[in-house]
Amino acid sequence: MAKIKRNRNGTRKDVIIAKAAKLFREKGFSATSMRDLAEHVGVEAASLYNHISSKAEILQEICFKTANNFMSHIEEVDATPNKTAIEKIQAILRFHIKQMLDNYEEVYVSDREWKHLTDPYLSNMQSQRRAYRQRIASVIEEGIRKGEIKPIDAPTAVLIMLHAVSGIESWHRSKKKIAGEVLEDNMVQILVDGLRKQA
Amino acid sequence: MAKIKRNRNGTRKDVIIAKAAKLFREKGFSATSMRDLAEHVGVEAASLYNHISSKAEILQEICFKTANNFMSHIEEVDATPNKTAIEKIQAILRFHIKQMLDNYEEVYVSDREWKHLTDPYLSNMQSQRRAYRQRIASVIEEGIRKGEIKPIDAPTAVLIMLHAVSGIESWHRSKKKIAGEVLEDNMVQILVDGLRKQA
DNA sequence: ATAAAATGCTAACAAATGTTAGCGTGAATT
DNA sequence: AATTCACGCTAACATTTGTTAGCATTTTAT
Repeated sequence: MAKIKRNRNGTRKDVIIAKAAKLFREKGFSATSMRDLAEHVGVEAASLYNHISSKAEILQEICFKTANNFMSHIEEVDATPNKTAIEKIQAILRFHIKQMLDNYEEVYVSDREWKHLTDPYLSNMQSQRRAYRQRIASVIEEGIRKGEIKPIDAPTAVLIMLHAVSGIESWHRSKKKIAGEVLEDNMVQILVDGLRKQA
Repeated sequence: MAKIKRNRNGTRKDVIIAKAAKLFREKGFSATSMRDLAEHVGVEAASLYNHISSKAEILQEICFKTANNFMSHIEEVDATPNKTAIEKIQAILRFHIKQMLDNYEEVYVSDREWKHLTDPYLSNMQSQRRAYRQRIASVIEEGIRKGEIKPIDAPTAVLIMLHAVSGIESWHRSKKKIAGEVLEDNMVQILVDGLRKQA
């Protein structure tokens, strides 16, 4: 009988999805049951279906919302004039880090659990991810041509960047957290200029 | 009736664990059923229990074997005399990359699925992972003190390194694979010296 | 050759899974 | 005040889950 309390500006569906994102992150999509989710929402499992149509739909919403978010941003960055390749890379990195700090649960889930999507969503997500990586690779290749970036294998650089950023997961769990901006600066610096001290 | 074919030098249990690692990687631990595993092994689900005692045990074996492997290596590196901090970091990185290339399934599973361990194994794994990261952080801090490494936040550097390496997963899936050694060189170079071309 | 051990099978189990049906109640709309 | 709609509940469903029991057969050791 106790209704789902929705936050101001949000539907009850949003509440469910937010709680689901948290559980999917903690236990994974497959290991999270609808009864589990219901309990955290404060309702019986069957009641969830007044707001969502299936467990799969929840994952879809999380994944595609996040993916669109990143895709929009990179298009914006790429379209901005007068930016060096390094600046573009920095902007992309900082956006990733900020997203990881602000929308931790959803970004994390979307990155780790998208494999549990089912077709046609699965194929769709796969090509979106491929396209996204390809765009970053292009920026890097542009930088290499212009002599700003050293001639390394661009796809390798992309996967290092993206996975490095996803490491913020560990930061989230860590007790002695350093501040978000410090973290951001450190990550960008290490990726752009490396660990070694230059003489 | 068809028996599990074991490879030379390996028990049937090893075969099961190898197949399990592959499935756990592809679908995740929770989404892989024992019947699923049995089918890939070529046997009925119940027959698996002549070789293993539970699904959980399979995950335990994969995770702890891998963890011990990494722990042994870092102890060895750390004990080697006449090595600069940068050289130690490079050795650790190269070992990670090599492990990821040679024992892909198990390393990947152990990194992504250890959360599904149950206590006491879960706690045990958590502290092993913490200890491992701490050791790397110490190497970095040593390097900072000696002026080889720029003064960045060591835990941040560790998480970047480790997650960057786990990005080889994408490389594995990629069609146009570059050679293993080239990948290794690229990764080490990017992490140690960064993306930016030095003037 | 015979006993013991290893390994496979079928059948079955209890529990957990996602989901639907149908009903009741309070809030919103007419 | 009457009606509709939103949203919660309980009960139930068909599958799927990990696992065990019991038996048959093959392999190994005596």
